[in-house]
Amino acid sequence: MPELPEVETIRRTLMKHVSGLVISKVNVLWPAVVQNWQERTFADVVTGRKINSIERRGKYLLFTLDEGWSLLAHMRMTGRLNYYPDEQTPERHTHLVFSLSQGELHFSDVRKFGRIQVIPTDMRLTSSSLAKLGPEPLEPDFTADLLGGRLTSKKLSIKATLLDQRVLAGLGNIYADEALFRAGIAPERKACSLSTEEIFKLHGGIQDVLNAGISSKGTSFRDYRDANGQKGNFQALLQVYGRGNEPCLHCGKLLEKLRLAGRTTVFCSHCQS
DNA sequence: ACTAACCTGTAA
DNA sequence: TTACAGGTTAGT
Repeated sequence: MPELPEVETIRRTLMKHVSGLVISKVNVLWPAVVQNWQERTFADVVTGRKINSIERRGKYLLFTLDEGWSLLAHMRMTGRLNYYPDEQTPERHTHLVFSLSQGELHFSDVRKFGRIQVIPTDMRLTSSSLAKLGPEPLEPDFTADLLGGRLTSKKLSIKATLLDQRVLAGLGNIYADEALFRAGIAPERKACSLSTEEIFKLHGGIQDVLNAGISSKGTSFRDYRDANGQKGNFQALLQVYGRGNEPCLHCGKLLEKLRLAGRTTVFCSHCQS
């Protein structure tokens, strides 16, 4: 579920609660949710560790613990991290409970795609999925030039290319469609066919839509909630995602729906070319 | 470059 | 009953 704005919102809401707290107990309710570090079991390593900080890289959350350990969390489609100030009976789809020096942190996930792994902090950028991630679209060094350089060799559609986390980290199906609409670019265009002008508009569209998503605390189209269980608000501002066969809010023409890179893609054939 | 796989829930 | 869902990966 969560893309960059949702993961960033979870990070911000979570950090207020758990930064500086100690993990006093780990209860793994569904073992496949955790990934151990070599011979050391997840609970073994994590019990007794202090949470120093939480960062985000693409759609991953990185918890820096003390003693040189880190947690790497990915929500995939329906994962949630929920903080409770008091002891709480795990709900139906909760797979992992951290008891903290104050309150509890629950990881739940209806579809069971999400994972949390423990890894030495100095290994996380080299021996994890983070190693292959493309640039952060909201960092100052993400320029239109940088984006253009990463698209020129790609013969795939621009939609599929934007979803490739090795090209750019953090976009998913919602924000890719919304960014392409803002840039006026048709999703089935080959990535390498974009003009300098179009890359410039796409760069702006990506940054604008991600910043707007964060400002609205994410998109709760269906399952997404922040660490306090609150919905986001960006679903009210979506221009194309989830609006197939509805009129374009800009020109009134019916929005078209097609399947690209295995994902439903919505766009306006009048406003986007 | 697609498709199936991983899962469960919900809506058509 | 079938199709589809904010993701990623490992297979053709």
